[in-house]
Amino acid sequence: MTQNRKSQCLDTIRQQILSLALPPGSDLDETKLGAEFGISRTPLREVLQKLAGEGYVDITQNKGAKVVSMDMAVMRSFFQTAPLVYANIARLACENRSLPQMKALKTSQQHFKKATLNHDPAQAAMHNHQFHQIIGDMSQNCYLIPSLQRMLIDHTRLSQTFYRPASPAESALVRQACDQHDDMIAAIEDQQVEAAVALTLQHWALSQDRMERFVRPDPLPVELTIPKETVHAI
Amino acid sequence: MTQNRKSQCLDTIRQQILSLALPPGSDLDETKLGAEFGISRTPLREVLQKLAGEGYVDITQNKGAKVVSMDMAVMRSFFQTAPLVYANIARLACENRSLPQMKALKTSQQHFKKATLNHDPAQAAMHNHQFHQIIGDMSQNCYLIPSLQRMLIDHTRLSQTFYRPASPAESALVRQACDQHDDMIAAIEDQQVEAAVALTLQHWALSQDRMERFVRPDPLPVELTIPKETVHAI
DNA sequence: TGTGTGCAACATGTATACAATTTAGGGCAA
DNA sequence: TTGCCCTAAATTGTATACATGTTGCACACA
Repeated sequence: MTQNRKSQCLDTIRQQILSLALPPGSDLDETKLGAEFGISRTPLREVLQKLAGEGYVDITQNKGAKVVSMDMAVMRSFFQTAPLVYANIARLACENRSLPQMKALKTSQQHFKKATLNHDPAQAAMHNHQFHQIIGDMSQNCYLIPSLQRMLIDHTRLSQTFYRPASPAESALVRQACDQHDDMIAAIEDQQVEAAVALTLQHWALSQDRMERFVRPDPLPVELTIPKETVHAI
Repeated sequence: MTQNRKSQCLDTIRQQILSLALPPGSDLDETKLGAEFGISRTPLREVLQKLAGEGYVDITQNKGAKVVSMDMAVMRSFFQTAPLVYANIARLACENRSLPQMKALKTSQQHFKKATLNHDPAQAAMHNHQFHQIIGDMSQNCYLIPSLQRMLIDHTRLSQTFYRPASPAESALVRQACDQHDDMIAAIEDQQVEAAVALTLQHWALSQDRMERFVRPDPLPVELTIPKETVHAI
């Protein structure tokens, strides 16, 4: 019971960070969160410590916890490092995947597909996160998994708009990403290492393009107009 | 003051894990450690959470903290992944190293060299650890650094015997490793990426050879003899 | 008006008491 | 003897009170 509340708190905060409900840099007040989840500060602080270990938050001495920021320097590293990590995780997943993991991956993909078809962007992003996390588990590599986890945190945050397509062309991209997932499942199941790596890199290229456009959006038209929606800074 | 005791506790436990004073798999008793460091269980538990985040210990629900183990599967991943991580960290270090970091690296190397000359194996291993950690800092890559940290934990634990050379030939290897450090410093300072990567891989090859020999030592002579020293299992 | 100081309110860090869970050992029956 | 269950001790988890540190604002002073 009580343990349930603690792990639920952990999951909820993770989910809120990934969905940008808790934006990068925002403060996490121990007292407030403790009251919110019905647990005292002691276990809540342990939750925050755990989140810090996973790379979701930064804790500063006597200053409390903040959601990890996403500044310029970090973004640069992100785009620089992602292909390396994803490709190698995919390679290892091919070699080490187990049957129950394959099953979990297929289930996750079903949920993901359903969420995209239902136009449920938040759910789509979360299931995409889970999909790639399972591939990480498959790699069975305790050294690379922490890197992957950290990449996925920022990847999911950056791709929040991805599953909220604004045009038919963008919807097509989402469908393409979904198809790539299917192909990746097949490659991993059949242990076709080269195919899995190639697919992973294609999948990344698709993501990358969409994310870079989000970070560096098309310039506003030169004529003065009223923008239809505000783009929040990250 | 009180903060000092907590961070000292953190450092001490880290050091004891790296030096195998706390062997892999050993239990960390909250009450006992708290008494030992003169802090209550609450901050001590936070220390353990932090160590778990850094990959030094594993915490299990209602079972407490254990020093992370080093079983077969992990070792395999270790040797498989190390070149990738070390090489890429070195590449990034070349690109992003700062002046104060260069200074810190040179100081660390001085300490390392002194420890090897003084035949102080424990200190040598710790300063080697610090040397490579600084190269990690130079990379400025928050995604790869967690991987590096985890690799270094096991690398330092595995190489505990390295700086305790048993023969003149082995002493020569230690001197060679020390020379490689000097070369790496030069390559990083001059931003010679290819040289730095090549040196890093050579450095790894040296380590690897020594570590594999430790894990899989020469077989005992077939004739029945009284062994001079016992090799402790990890 | 700008700056520095001090106090009060607030947030974080620690100790301790108590609750819940796991572990170990003894007794008993098959 | 072997296996099982139950109880007691030990260990971990949580709540709360108190200590320590930080922040913001009011006020005095230049």
